[in-house]
Amino acid sequence: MNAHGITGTCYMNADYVNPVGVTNPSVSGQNSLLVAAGVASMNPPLQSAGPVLSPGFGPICSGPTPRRASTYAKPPYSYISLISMAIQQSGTKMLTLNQIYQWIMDLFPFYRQNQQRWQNSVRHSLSFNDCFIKVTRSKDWPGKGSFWALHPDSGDMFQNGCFLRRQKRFRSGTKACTDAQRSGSGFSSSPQSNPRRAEVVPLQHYHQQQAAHQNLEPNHPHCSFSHRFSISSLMFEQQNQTPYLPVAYGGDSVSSANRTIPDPSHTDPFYHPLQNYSRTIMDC
DNA sequence: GATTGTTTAGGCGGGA
DNA sequence: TCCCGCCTAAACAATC
Repeated sequence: MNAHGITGTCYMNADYVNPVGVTNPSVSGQNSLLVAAGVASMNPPLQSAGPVLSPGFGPICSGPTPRRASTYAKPPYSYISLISMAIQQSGTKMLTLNQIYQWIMDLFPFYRQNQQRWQNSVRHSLSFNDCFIKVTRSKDWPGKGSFWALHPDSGDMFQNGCFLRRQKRFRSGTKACTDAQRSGSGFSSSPQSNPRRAEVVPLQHYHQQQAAHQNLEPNHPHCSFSHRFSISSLMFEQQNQTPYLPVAYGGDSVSSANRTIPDPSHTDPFYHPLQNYSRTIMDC
């Protein structure tokens, strides 16, 4: 088995994204798309991008109408991509680990199986990659685990918003370290000097950084992805594939449809009750 | 005890 | 061929 879900660049995967034959028009403007898709982009992910729509990742080699699928092919996105998408989709631009899990499982049925395996990989990706920063909880928001956010300078990781293989791995200036250095004999495992540990930012500092960054870069790639493998394209395709959803989940459809979204007020410091709504698969 | 986070190791595929 | 990005597994510590 090929351990890699990624088979190549964005262009090599061109056939993968449309298993139900949805033609993806060129899109621009993530927010408008999300609104068009009935998704309030400013809402936290567990309310907004919840168990919405299957991107339609059915078996790659199925026939011309692979609508009834009992198993799902692995999406062409790397874990880094998925995490990035989840964080970007959230109104707060930061999620807990569990919220990231939920977002991925809600959007990609493939990841409702073998959870231990891929969740370990997700955790590894978060810790390992400089593009993710850990935002510590404030005393006002006790709970398990920190929030995870995207490094403010990581926006160009995915060229033009393409969420497949990155052009170049993001490395923050303070944590320059290569795989070779890690695997080589020169790597120090000392916790204090270890450059691999995720950057930790207090919640308040993170908010300040976010505000400053948005002011400086109104056209930041985070907000202007337009590639067909971008999150906006993904959401657009979900919208177009809605008619196929009731049968797309196979044996998992019942549990998915009846699943309610966990109360985010326990974990989301930005939670607002008016934003909360539970959606089911059938609602879409 | 479960979850979260960190670290190490090994392997595969793509691109230069 | 080598480097790089990525995936997976596993062990361990810290925290809730």
